[in-house]
Order: sequence, then structure tokens, then C-alpha cells
Amino acid sequence: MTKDRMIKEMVLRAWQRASDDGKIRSKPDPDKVLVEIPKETVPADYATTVAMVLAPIEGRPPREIAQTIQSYLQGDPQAILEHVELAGPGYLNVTLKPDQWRQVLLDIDAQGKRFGQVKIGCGRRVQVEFVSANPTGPLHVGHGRWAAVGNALANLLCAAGYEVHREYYNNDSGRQVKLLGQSVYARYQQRAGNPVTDPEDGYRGAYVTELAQQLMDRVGDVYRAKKAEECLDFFTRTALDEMTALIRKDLEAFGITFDSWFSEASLFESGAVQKALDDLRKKNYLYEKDGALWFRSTQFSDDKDRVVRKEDGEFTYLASDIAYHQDKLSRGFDLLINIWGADHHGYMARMEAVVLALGYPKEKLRILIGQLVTLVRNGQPVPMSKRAGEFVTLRDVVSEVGKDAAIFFFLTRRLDSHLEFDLELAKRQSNENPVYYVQYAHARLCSVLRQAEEQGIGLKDASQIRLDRLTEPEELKLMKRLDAFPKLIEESAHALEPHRLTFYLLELAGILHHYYHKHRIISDDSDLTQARLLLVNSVRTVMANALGILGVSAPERM
RNA sequence: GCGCCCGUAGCUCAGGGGAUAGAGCAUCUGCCUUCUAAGCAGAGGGUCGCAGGUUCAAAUCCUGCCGGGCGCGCCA
Repeated sequence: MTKDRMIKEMVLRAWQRASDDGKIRSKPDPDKVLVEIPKETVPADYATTVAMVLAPIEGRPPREIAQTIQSYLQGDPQAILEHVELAGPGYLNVTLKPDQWRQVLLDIDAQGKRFGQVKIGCGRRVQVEFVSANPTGPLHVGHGRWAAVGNALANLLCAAGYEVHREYYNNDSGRQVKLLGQSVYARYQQRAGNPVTDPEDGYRGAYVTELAQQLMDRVGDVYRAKKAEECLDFFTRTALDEMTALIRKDLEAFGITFDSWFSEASLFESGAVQKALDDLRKKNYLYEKDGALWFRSTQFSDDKDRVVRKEDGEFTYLASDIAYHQDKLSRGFDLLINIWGADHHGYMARMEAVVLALGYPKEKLRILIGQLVTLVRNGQPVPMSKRAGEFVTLRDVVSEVGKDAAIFFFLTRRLDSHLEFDLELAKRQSNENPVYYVQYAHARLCSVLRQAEEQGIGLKDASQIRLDRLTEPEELKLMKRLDAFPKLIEESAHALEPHRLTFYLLELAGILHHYYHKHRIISDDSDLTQARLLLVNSVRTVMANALGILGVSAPERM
């Protein structure tokens, strides 16, 4: 049982006894007992607001009620409380005896890498689909945010006891892909000295020229002067394969891999699109109008119906998205999570409609909308346009600032908070990036542990260590933060908010650095040294576990 | 015009019903003969966009307004 839960039950027991004695009129009600961790300036482990909640019901001042509960609380048979204090307008501040916190070191020692893992997922299967950028150009910095968040979220859910599947949906079909082929075709012809103009709205980045050059290097000018109709398929397919491979490589350099890459084109080839639409048609969710085929999404609170097959007979992306989600849903996941940029939030309503129309409860799909990344250089906005090829690639950023710094940075913001990415700042301050603060703490501890080993100080079995030697306030503070880790995993996973781990790490590192400066870990006092080494090793373990979830490495030396 | 998100220290952002609102950066002052100074200690810095409302309690929830971002295609 978690500690806050324990306190809550103690409060309820105290309330019960007070009520038995006629000191409080109302009967104990769990809903009225809120136990929270107070802010840092308050010198207590937990606080309850029960007296303030009760005041209007009892018709008595909150402090008076708090006093009553306090006296009963102090008489609790479990005797795990150091003291209970009445504070402010009617808070009851509870401090646990130090030995209540030392236990966590034994847990960490026993569980190691598994410490922090919880079971709230109960093995339920979750699929996280993220990045899923069009393969019409390299990934840019903005995609990095979804990559970092999606990966960390997947790791987090895994730690929380879910079975997680990561997927990249590759939009390797449709007009944009064709346009890429045409763009490369034009560049190829230009290279071959055949003046073909770039397609209107075509892709213009340097990578298009590179793709053309690669092709030229590989097959020579055999397509020179060939009409587009004769060889466009080849150019499209080749460009597509190259781009997809490049994206995959960029993601790998970013430390991110997927369990599967799902091809949009395969949905057309397998007939899945046709089948999905047939299914919807049978349920009368499709109709023809103005020569197009429409999905009746307004039946599920979308603001207008949506076209799935255009007048010209081409399917819209929605058609394949319907098939894709039908496929995902049929794979038996308990939950599908899609991570989308805010530029796609207008599609949420229709996707939710799709889920319902396909006959699944809407809770099956959670779409997380992330606000977009604004790119800034020295405080000046950097314009980004994929078509014009003006953008900073993820690859550039990773090679400039490193993957750890980039990932950590992307995870220092809430998903629905706008993120400003200053390139110069990221480069210039790469040594002051918050990630180094955390990594340095980890490396520092590794160094201490190495030092101990070199001095021939072997860590005794944890059960043999005198934990009661850990009495410094900083030590208690560390143990309390360590103790909070499993709960943090639970809450972050529940809220689908991996960024909470980033802030936890920064806080833990801060306490650690402070402790490190104030106290020597290795000393002549053998019992104390043993106890402190165990503590320090526990901090190291938890840091490594948390960093692992974020997808950031935990270096042993820096 | 309509919809979603945001507005908190000079800057970038945490906190999202509970006490005197926090961190990093920037600015200023100290600390390396001792386990890693990518570190530590200290100082200054705020009408939590504005106005109402709900509540014992509002930065937090509700309404309106102001400001910013993104959407509102038979584009992806």
C-alpha cells in the first residue's frame, strides 16, 4: 500500500473514533479525506485538508476540527508517525518516522532495473502510432518532438505494465508521393541536360536534387528524354524507398525504432480500403453526392460530412485512414494512441467518427494533440516550408546538439504547450542544457561507486547495512523522492504525460548535487560509508531507470 | 466568423482546486590541495493577460473580453 493511502486510512480511523466519542458529528467519508504531498516549503511529508472540508458541514472552525482529529491521529496504534501538526487555516501536516523511508533502499536494491515498474496496465495491449510523417522529405525538427514524446510515452506505458506496440504509418500513396516522383524526375532531366521544368507545387529542397543525383549515379542517364508517363512510376518508387530509408535512419540516429512500419499503399493493394468502405456502406454511413462518395461523419458529431472518394474517382486520405484504423482496431489492441501535431487537430472529430462507425467504442482511440515547434535562431523565427525545402532537419539538430539533449529538451514541455526551439541556444548552450545536469549527477555517482571499488570497499548485502545511519535531512529528502518514483510512473502513465519524468529527474539531480557537496560519501566510518553507498547507488538506479524511459542515455563518465 | 491550444519572473517554461506561486537561462556575489566545478551556496526579479462568477479555498474550474499559435479543402 502506498504511504498516502496509509495516511488516509489512519485519518479515517481517527475520524471514526472521534465520531464514536461524539466529537465529530459526521460519519467518516473517504471522499472527504484528501491526502496530498505539500509543497516544498512545508516541513511535512503529507497533508490533509479534511478539517477544512468538514468545517462548513460541522459548522465549526476548521482549526478546531483539525485539533480533534490530530489528537485521535496521534493515538493511532500503527505508530508510524513522527508527528502531526496543525498549520495554516486548518491543515493537518503529517511527518512519518524516518525508518518508514529507509525501506525504499531495500526495494531498489532488490528490484534494480525493475524498480518503478507498476502493474496498472495489467498487460493490456496499447498501440502508439507516432511521427508518421509523409515520406516526401526528411524529418524536420518538429517531427523530433513527436518522436521523442511517442517513444517516451511507449516506454512509460511499458513500465506501467502495458504491452506496447510502436507503429509508423507511412503515407506512401497518393498525390503528394506522386509529386515527389515528378520533382525528382524533373531534377534528373535537368541534370541530364534536358530542360524539364519543376512541377508546380513540387518539392524543391536540396534533397530532391540529391535523390536525382543518386539515381543518376546508379542508372546513368538511361531515362534521359524519356517522357514522364513512361518512367514516373520508377522515379516515384525509387524516391519513396530512398526517403523512407532515410527517415528510418534519422529516427535510428535519434534512438527510436518502431515495431512495425505500416504502408498506406498496402491498404489499397490488399483491398482493405474497398472492404472498409463496403462495411461502412452496409451500415449506411456512406452516400453519393455531386459525383463524390461521402462519409456521414456528422452522425457522430463531426461538423460536416467528409469525402472519401473524389469526383475524379481518386480516394482521399480519409479512405485509407478508415481502412488503417479498421486494421489497427481489428488487431485486438485495448487502446490506440495517435500522436498528432496541432496542424491536424481538425481531423480528430472525423477519426473519432470513424471508430464509432466501424462499431468500436470511442474510448478505443486516444488522439494526443501536440502544439507545434517554433524554430528560432537568435530570437528570430526561422521559416519552414517543406515544399520550398527551407527547413532544419532532425538529422542536423541531432548532429549539432546530440540526441540526448534534443530528446530531453523536447520532453521538458507539456504536450499542449508551444515549444520554442532556438538553434543557436541549443548549440551554444549544449553544455548547459538541463540534460547534462541530470546525466552529470548519474556519472558523478558512478564515479563515486568506482572510487569505492578501487579502495576495496565492497558493498555489503543490503540487509546487513545500518540504514539507521542515514539521518541527514538531505538523505531523508533523497529517500523520499526515490520512494515517489513508482507512484510517478503510475500517474504519468495514467495521464499519458512523459514530461513529468523530466521534471522529476531535474529535481532528484538537484537534491543529489546538494547532498554531494555537503556530505562525503566515502569516509573512515565504515557503517556510514556502506549506508551512503547504498543510498547513492539507489539514486543512480532510479536515475538510470527514468532516463531509460525518456530514451536518454545514462553515461557512467562525462 | 467558427473550433482547438496557449497567455505565470527580463527570456524559455513547470505547477492545472489548497498554505508565503517554482525551475532553468540571463544579471550580481562567493566556493576547486578533499569521492567529477557539465557542480554548489547566496541575491535581486511577479497585478499568474483583463473582468466577472462558482467554492471554506481559484494561477488552477465556469462565462465574457483582449493577445498569440494552429485548424476550418473533393490537399496530406
